[in-house]
Amino acid sequence: MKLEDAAETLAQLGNPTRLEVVRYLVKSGPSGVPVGSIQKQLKIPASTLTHHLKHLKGVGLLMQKREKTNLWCSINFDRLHEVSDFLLEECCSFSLRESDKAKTERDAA
Amino acid sequence: MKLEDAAETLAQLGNPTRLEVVRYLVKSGPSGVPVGSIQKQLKIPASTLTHHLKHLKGVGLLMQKREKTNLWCSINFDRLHEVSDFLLEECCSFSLRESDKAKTERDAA
DNA sequence: CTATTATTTCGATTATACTAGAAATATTTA
DNA sequence: TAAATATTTCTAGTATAATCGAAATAATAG
Repeated sequence: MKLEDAAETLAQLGNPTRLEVVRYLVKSGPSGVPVGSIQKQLKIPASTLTHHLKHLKGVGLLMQKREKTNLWCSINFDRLHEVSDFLLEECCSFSLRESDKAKTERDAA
Repeated sequence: MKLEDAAETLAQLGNPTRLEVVRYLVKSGPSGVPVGSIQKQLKIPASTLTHHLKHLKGVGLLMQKREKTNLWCSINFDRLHEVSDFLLEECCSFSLRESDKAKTERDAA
């Protein structure tokens, strides 16, 4: 995952309203929930919700599928994993390379 | 970790410049690097860097420690884990509870 | 004390995001 | 076709963030 994409995705997760939606979607599982259910449950004005869903969709965190009048929303678990991997991968890969510290310092100086 | 705190931390990670700094700090390990090294290495204007470091410190991702004229910066690995845990915990806890889907739907309706 | 190096504060510009009401558009059901 | 429900678009106000040059402030070394 490219840094720019990771940053953009993290930025979208970094809004309280959106993160609440994401958490709700995660709990709702792969089958998802209709937009209206999110709206009622989390008490978010419809237009505001649409706005945020568009953002989440934009970074690939949200998948949507129409069925009758309802638009079902579900989280893209793979995407969620990609982002957290971006943070942790670097993190854990380091822990094994304490020895490279000196070099890193030298390069930066 | 509270949702608001997670959101705030994710938001800080969601800036390309800041994420680049974080990645650099992660690679630099627990001993950290001086502000000036980050600045030279990533070619970020000093004032811009200070600005971003303040943000990272504000959400507890950055630890700083003075030594002579240099201010050494290091990442707070625990904090980084807390955030990614916030995302994944919910994620994985769900996967085991496919059976609750129906209930979730009922509640929302 | 002066010079040097490191970091921060100030100030200003520019851009972008959050929010939500009202109206518009779909889609289904009667 | 009309009524009902679901979702989106439009529009606009408000706030907050990113950026960086120039000047100011440490902190040390000579």
